[in-house]
Amino acid sequence: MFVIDPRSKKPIYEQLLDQLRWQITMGFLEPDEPLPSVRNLSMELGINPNTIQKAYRQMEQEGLIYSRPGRGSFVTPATGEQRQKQRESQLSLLQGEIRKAKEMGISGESLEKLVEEIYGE
Amino acid sequence: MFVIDPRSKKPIYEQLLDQLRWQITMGFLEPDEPLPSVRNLSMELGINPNTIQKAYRQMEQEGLIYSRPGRGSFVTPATGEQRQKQRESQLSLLQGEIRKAKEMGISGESLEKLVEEIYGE
DNA sequence: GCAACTGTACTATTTGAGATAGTACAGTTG
DNA sequence: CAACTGTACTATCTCAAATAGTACAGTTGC
Repeated sequence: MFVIDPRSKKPIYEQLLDQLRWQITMGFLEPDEPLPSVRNLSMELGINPNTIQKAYRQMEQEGLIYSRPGRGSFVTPATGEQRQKQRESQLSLLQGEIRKAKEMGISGESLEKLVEEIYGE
Repeated sequence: MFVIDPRSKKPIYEQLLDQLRWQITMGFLEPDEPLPSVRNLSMELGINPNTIQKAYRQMEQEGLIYSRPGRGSFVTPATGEQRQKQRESQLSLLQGEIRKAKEMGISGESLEKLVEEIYGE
């Protein structure tokens, strides 16, 4: 379910956050679906429970999951508003990268071709 | 010339690397132009000289600058090959981000419109 | 020649984030 | 009631990043 690289310079809890955010916002996890318990996941990944809890805590602060003591942690049902915000932030990220490409002398045509290739797959 | 955020999670020497790489590959710095001396820059930024030297050493390993003991450090004249590699890596970065956008339900049309807007500026 | 620069190479130390280890407590479930 | 759950602590370890200080050799301009 998760892939952790202990040798990465990126902290383990951030690797978890990235993958959790991605899977939830992409809809790979169903709304109200239970996540692995802190202790289970820590065993499975060979990671300290505190590290898992740190990731879960932040996910809850971001509103992507909700936790119930004694029951578990679950995926927050995504609202249309949340998905729209995700799209907007991705568009603004792309805007910056396209500007970079332009400054580097990459033609607009090659970018449009790239878009067509990917959307044609 | 450089902007450093000491509170960033990104190490200072990496912040320096990012900005140096950008300014050199974008041609904002002339070929063979002298960079600030290790000691000068460390005073200006309020940063330890060793941290500056660490960044400079890596830049030299990457071939973006060359250093001459007693004289200083200078911008390596960019070869066409280097610029081409930069373009390719930017294109492959964009490819990944466009794929993400596609998965998030962003239409190809809105991406092409974004490209046109930026290239029309 | 010499003072004042330059890069470079060390060692030692401090700092702070990240991760680990262990314990404890309260809520839930079958 | 046993076995789960999340949560909250404190203490400790680890390691990269950064700092501090010193030293040496090459270059430059006076």
